[in-house]
Amino acid sequence: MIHQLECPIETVIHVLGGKWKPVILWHLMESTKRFNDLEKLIPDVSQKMLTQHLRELEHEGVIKRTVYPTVPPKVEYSLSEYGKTLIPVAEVMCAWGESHNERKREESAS
Amino acid sequence: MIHQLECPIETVIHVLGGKWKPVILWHLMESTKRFNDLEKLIPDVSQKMLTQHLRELEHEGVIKRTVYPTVPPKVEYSLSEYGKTLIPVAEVMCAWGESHNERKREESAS
DNA sequence: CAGAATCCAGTTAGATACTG
DNA sequence: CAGTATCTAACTGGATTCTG
Repeated sequence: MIHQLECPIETVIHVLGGKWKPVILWHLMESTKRFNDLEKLIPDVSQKMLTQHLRELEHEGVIKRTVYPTVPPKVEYSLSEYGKTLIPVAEVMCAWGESHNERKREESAS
Repeated sequence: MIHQLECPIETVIHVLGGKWKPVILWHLMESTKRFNDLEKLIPDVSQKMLTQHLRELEHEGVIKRTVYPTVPPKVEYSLSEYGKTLIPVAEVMCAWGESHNERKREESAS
């Protein structure tokens, strides 16, 4: 990654941007999930992308990855304490996004 | 565009996501700008991308494009009234983004 | 179960040249 | 001045196969 991360808004887009990151986070906000749970909850995501996005979110510190060294392996993902600070941000974004979608619906209806 | 826009967070990312959109918006939040002004204010953006992003932001309704049919042509871009509703969202994002950058700086310093 | 590895298609962004 | 057009490079995401 050749990232400078100057603009804070870009930072947020970088952390949250990625086709499945918002959904992943949304599910983890509810409760801890295993890899397989996430796959089922997000049927359209490929294993590759799920893995990749989870790694990136982990690297940013917003989620926690816990490996249980059992057979078969068990890996749990959860929102980290730090990740919880994202919730209010997500809520504000959601609110605007919803009203924007609403607006566009009206627009295309007229 | 084959967009479903289900998730509101993705909507925000879609509106704000694009290498130069946050910067463009940031400049337009300050005041109305001409095409040429933006080019100078954002030296690294190519004409193509500037045009493209401006068109997209206009399409989303967040900026207003005013053409003065003079010779030479004069085109002014400004934040629309609707676009101003993005300001609080941008502020929240900025705040989190800044603290996140801070955090990463500390991390790499250690 | 939870992935790693590889290959491929589509999208996005940059460079350059041209124009009403 | 404010673009458009074209070509290309880079990146993102998907499909498939394989494994500790």
